[in-house]
Amino acid sequence: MNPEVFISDQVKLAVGALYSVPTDNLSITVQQTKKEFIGDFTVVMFPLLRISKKSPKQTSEEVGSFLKEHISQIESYNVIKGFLNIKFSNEFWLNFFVEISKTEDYGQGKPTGKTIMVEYSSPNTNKPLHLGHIRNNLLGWSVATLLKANGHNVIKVNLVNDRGIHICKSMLAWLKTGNGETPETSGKKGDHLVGDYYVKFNDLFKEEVSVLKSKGMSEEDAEKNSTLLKEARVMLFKWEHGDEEVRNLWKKMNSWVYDGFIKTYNRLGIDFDKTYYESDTYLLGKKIVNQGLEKGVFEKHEDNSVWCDLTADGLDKKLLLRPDGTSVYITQDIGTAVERFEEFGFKEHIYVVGNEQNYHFQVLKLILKKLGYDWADRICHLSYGMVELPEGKMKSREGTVVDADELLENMYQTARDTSLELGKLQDMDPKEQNKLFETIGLGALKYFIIKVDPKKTMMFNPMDSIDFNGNTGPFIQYTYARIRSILRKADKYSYKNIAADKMHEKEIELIKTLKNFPSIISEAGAAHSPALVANYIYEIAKEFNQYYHDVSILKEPDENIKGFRLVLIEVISKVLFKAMHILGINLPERM
RNA sequence: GGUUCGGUAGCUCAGCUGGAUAGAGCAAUAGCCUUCUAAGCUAUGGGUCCUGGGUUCGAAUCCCAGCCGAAUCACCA
Repeated sequence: MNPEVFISDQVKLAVGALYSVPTDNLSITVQQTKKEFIGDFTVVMFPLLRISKKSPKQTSEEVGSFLKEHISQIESYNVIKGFLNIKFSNEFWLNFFVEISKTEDYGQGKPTGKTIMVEYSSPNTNKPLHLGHIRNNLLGWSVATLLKANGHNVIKVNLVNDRGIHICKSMLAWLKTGNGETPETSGKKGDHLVGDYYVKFNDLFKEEVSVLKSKGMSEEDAEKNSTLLKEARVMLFKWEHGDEEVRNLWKKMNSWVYDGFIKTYNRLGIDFDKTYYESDTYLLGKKIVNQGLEKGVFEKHEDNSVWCDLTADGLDKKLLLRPDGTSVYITQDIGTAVERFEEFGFKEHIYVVGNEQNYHFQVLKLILKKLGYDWADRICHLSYGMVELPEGKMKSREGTVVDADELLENMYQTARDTSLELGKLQDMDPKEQNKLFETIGLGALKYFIIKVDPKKTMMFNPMDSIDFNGNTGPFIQYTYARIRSILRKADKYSYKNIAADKMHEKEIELIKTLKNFPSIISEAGAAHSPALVANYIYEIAKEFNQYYHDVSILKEPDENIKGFRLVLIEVISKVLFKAMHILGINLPERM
């Protein structure tokens, strides 16, 4: 049983017995004792003074001595101001550790039977992925893994935005200036090739606009009269009407992009259970909107457009169908949500989408609720902040966008340079070395991004992110490699009945920290926050490094104690492994 | 203007279901490699927790007001 809960229950008993009052509604605060004080757990006594009608010190003394008398595992207690510090015996912690070490897959939650859908990534097929997508992908993948660790059934889905005017722009520029270029002939990764034509379109467009402006047109008129933009619109129209030529070109160029995306996803180590394409789903939702119209939830304007009035909820009016009856973004989101719920009956649907869409999801939930879907509350927008660079925001127009593939390659290179400089890998074969550099580079990037609270705008300084010291992914990887190295050298190990008072102080500290792992997993899961796991695992790694520095393991002469220490660090390595798996970070056997 | 979210050390970030003297890392300074991996360890310095009120035994944490910053308020997705 969780010691905090145990103590809380026992304090209630004590209060009931000492002061003859009912204790059902009493809530007792039990926390881990701060390092500066003696003890393992601290009971905050202030709220109990009203009951005892005695001084903080006296009340604490009375409760403390009652607990010590009734619970054999309590070794001692002390009182400082209104805080009752309780110290358990070493035996208690040793027994606790024995239980942990026997637990299969320590930290894994029991199956809950709940199905949770996580949608993330959701790229556009007109340009390659950038740093913002990386935050999205890492967050989405690790939230999904975290929820699995909590025992839920998780379905990871991707919704690819593969149609629309922006896609037509790339296609048009390719037709006009591409000369039939392909990924093979150009040697470019498919998504980059298509992205280059998207940029090309904007260049051509700007050129045309400035020519028109030089003929005396205003900027606005010039943009309106651009033949390029008109051509793109015509292309979109043709696409929607199934024009074979346009559709074929669209399929061809999108397939190049998918080839590119797959490579980036693979390198990032993320995947999906199901991929949706907007070209399949963009018509969904119309029927539902029309039903809502009949029910009187929505209103039709004179021009035939359909709206939802949210002014009573402090928001604006929202368009759902254009005058020509075509749908907009939110219409298809309504449709997909309903379809997905009917198919999977999810307990929760998490959308990992940037905070620029906070309003959109607020509206989406409200509308679904108005339509009478009570599961609208199970929709969760996991909103994350922008990634900023030292020179400010990423702006594609100013070319300050950090490309995902380029960044991954840089991380690899830096890991490589740093590792070779340290020169510990002479006897490792080059193939293994490359794998290791990739592991370290990716680990640094992933940890750097995931350890930050998602909702915060984060700063990505390339100089800092490649730092491998301190609170970083490589530090944890290094810690793991050290433990594995010791375990390899130890060959076989086990222990029996070590005397509890032979345990080192730091060992008890480590056991206390290990104790928290399951509750961290469940807290992090409830909060959808892998960052909690990241910060926890850093604590463990740091504590191990201090322990490693102070206590000899392999050189310990007493075979039992040596065995105990080896089992302890083996448990630590398993916890490191499990936690880092949730973050999507691989651990090397040596580095 | 409306809505949502942030503001904690020089920098990047923890801590926020109210609890003891607010923590890490980086950067700075001083030490530690004939030792199980020095990508490590130890020590030192560094704070108006944006401001002002309120609630309470107790506020970085909760409430109100204000200041600063971000996102958004499309017949784009």
